[in-house]
Amino acid sequence: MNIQQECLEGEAKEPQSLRLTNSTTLWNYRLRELAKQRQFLQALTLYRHMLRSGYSPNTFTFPFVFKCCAVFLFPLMGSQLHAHVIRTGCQPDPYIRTSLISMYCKCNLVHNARKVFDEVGPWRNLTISYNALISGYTFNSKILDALVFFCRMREEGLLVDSVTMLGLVSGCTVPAHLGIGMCLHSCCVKFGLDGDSSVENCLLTMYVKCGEVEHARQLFDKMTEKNLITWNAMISGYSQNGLARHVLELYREMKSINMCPDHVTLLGVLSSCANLGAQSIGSEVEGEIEYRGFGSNPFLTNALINMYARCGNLMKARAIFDRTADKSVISWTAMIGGYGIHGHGEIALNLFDEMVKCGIRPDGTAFVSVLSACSHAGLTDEGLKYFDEMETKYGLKPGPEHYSCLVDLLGRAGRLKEAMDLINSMKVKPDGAVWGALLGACKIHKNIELAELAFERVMELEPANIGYYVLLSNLYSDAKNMEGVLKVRVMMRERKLKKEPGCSYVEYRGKVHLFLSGDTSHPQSDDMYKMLDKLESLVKEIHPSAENEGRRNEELLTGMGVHSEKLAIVFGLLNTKPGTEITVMKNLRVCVDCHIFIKLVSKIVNRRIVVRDATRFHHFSDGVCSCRDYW
DNA sequence: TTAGGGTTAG
Repeated sequence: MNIQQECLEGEAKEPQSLRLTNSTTLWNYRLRELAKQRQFLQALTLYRHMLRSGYSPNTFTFPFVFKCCAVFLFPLMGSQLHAHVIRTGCQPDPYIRTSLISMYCKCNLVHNARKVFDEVGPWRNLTISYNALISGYTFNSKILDALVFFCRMREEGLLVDSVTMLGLVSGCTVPAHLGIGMCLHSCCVKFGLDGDSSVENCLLTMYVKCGEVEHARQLFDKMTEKNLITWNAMISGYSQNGLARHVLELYREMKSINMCPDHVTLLGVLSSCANLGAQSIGSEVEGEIEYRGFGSNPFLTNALINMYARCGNLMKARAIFDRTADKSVISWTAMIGGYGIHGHGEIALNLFDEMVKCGIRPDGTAFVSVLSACSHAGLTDEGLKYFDEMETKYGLKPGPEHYSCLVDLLGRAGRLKEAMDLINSMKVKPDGAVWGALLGACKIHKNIELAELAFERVMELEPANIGYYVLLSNLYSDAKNMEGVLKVRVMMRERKLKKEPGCSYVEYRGKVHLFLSGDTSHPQSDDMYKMLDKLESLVKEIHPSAENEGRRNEELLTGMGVHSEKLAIVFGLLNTKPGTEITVMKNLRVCVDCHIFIKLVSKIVNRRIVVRDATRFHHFSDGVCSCRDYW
């Protein structure tokens, strides 16, 4: 039986800790305490017990109970109580009406909320009722309605307070509403509410959610009173916008001023560590989690699994995963994805099947992990099977993100025509990633004609994505089509696009040895390339699925070129003693194919090789970099 | 009446 039924049917038991009271006022007092501590379940139980003990709720009781109905999305209970309120004659009270409006809006019944608002009776609507309706409209994505009522409350000469602005600004968290959000920012200044930290935090969040990170940072720097929520909003904002290194910088800054992080901070930091492959910072965060007693927070556990898995420490990720009692679909997805990106397709698929056996229903994201795992391990037919099951077995409609995985899967296997047919048969509009996946496949299989078509399409959708220009340019370059290379470069220049060069470095005897991809300018270059050739042929021999999926792996390993991290590793191998760990720093994320290479080389030479993010590196922002400067 | 959160290929 659920809580709603329990409360309606009066079968709730009074918990020991709630035993008190002999008048409605005392019951109300206790309800308020519980609501303050956000213990809504206990509040509902207490309310039920109050009724069973023969005490009638009064004007002060209802707001707390409506709040509970809003939290637990109990519209049935809410409307029954509403009827009860009308019977008891309390309805005109503005506080009750406000809590009713809020409850209906949280339960997505805006129409009912509006009816309550309009039935004013002898009272007029106060700022709090307007606030409830305004935030209710924005909660239900009706920003224009919210603005209408904002104007109306101004016409009525009512006071606009910080809660009004919070309600309005939180409705502008999509880029399409940025303009409105900026006008509201000016309103906040006009009303003298810009010094209110909750309003400023809300504005900050609005900017980051709209992708206006620099704007958010300006506001952050200007704020005189930064509380934990401010720091979290900025850290999560960087994290959500993929600015992982900014996250780590800000986290360090936060700690330097002795601001204690909470679970929300650590989530943002862990997610960035995962994106950068920054395992050592990630394990520091793990220590912090234990130290602060957040060890059982399921969000953090999932973030830790994801972080270790993405950093290549699958053993550690698996250990955390195994000891997690309540594994959600997110925990499973993180683990499956971890095996997938490191080339363990079979294990990923087994884990997926195990998840289904455990009664966890896969969602769209889980399928993205599964399909990409198939793609990276060359398990083409398995991937097609899972894609098919997505709809037939689980009733999930594939989105463009699934099609892009499938195009990648078919494309890598050389089945370019099937990939093209798949795109043409898509029920949803292909996005940039779908055409990008086809372009990537064309690069591997050197199909210029199809690549040009894919490039044309991808440019209509993502003209500012440098990666696609580089792919096409490299394809032309492989085919010795210098005219093509030039054409792409001119296009990039015209559109003012610059590629931040991927580079890696190793610290050796107090000096930094830095390498770009395909770099031949290092004094030890000859020896390094000889060693690299030898390692590449050994890697091809031992690649996990080399025997049955030989063709794909051959293409994978020969098609990937001389990445900067490969050169840095070889330099480390040539110059350091056997047994010592080789630590390579990289300014960009290590690509999946390189991860496999690093892992296998590590096995061949029996050395621990760590490739980490170069977070201290700031030399590349203008796109200029010379290796010679660092020797 | 109220601001911050985990999993996603290329």
